[in-house]
Amino acid sequence: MAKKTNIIEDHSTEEKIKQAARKIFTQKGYAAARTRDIAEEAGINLALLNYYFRSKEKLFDMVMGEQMQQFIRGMRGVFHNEDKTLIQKVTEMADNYIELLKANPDLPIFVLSEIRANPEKFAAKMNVKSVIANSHFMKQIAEETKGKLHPIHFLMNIMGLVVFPFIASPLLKTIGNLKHSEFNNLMEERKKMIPIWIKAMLKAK
Amino acid sequence: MAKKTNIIEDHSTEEKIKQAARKIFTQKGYAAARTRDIAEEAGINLALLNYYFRSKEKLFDMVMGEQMQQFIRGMRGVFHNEDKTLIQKVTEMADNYIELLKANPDLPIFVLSEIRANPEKFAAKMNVKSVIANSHFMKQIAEETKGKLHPIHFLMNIMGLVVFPFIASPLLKTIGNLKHSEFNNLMEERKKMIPIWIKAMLKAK
DNA sequence: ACTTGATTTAATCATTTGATTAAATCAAAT
DNA sequence: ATTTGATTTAATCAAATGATTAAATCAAGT
Repeated sequence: MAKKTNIIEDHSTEEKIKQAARKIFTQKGYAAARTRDIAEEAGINLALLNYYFRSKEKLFDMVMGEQMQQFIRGMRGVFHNEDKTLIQKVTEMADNYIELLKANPDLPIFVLSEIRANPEKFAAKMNVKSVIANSHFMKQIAEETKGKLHPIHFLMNIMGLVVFPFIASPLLKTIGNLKHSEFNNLMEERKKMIPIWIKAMLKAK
Repeated sequence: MAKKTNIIEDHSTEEKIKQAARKIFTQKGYAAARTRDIAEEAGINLALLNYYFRSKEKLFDMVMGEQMQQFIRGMRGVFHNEDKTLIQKVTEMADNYIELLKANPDLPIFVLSEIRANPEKFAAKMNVKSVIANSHFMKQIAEETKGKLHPIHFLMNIMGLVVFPFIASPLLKTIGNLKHSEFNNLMEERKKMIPIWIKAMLKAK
């Protein structure tokens, strides 16, 4: 049995397959994705795909795991920092995530779809909870709202303002007659506006 | 060839199949949904399913079409009304949609996933654009923001605040340690808060 | 009782699709 | 030149799955 040899400088085939898999999986979702399409997208053949990753599911788990990590990575720093103000953190989150999502617009709907389709599988990997719940960030929110509202409302609000436009972008582009570049310009504007909006919402009553 | 006979009082088999299809399709998405599962869920057999709807795709189109209609139905009234204030309309939208989504929590991610997976198919059915773009509602928003921001920002904001929590609910429930009933209570709170928040955002600068 | 249409049962097809295998080829290192 | 591992080619499997069919059964209306 042959095995891959490049362990360090693996910028060739293995990574190429993972990139292709990421693209096809995020575009179509797990069930609709075809390993043949992934192989073609990667510029290799089906046999080699199964030679590197033993199965579709293994390949998916690999890609999915990395995507989730990417999703969480940006958070951890922000959520547990104890020096910055709430609004500073909101600004940082908006900046980071909008930048990430401009590059990977299908990421959220992919992640959220697969979680919905397979909740048990992700219940395990859900260190998300430990990252966010009881974070300094959540305490700051609780402080601002002082009992009036559940802090999770503002987590919903922030994420909703940042993420939702990307999830609904096909619809929004149609409604607003927006070219892709125009849509991205709007997202650029939102980097500035979201902290302002959140601030206003926190004060409102 | 046999054909169905109940045309008016069709509250039995055909509707039962559609309900089952709606459930399975929205839960798993088109690709992952199995016609066998739909038949089982409907309490009938595979042959009968194909006897009523000629194919999986036809069944899907039927269900999907109705779902889209449901999505748009609520809008049309609100968006073209010329008597109510902007905030009154936001209140009405939040009420209507949160109520709808409490009953069908998987609806948004299903609709948006399928649009993403198959944009061409829905480009045709997109009378959505005509319903929303150039509506009185959008003009009211444009008036409020007077050139400062693209009105679509506020459409994103309203929809994001209303819809996103349902899309991300598995995640949010985990993070917030929320039971389903507690989650729904929060959504109830949002009916009141979203108009207040939107008002605050419109004033903010 | 008879007819008619709805529904089931059971078997079967054809296609798609994930997976595997063996042999051939290619490229690079030794 | 030889060896070694990566990759291709081509063929094939087995399972899942959408679809179809024929015959039997059931229920309701006449």
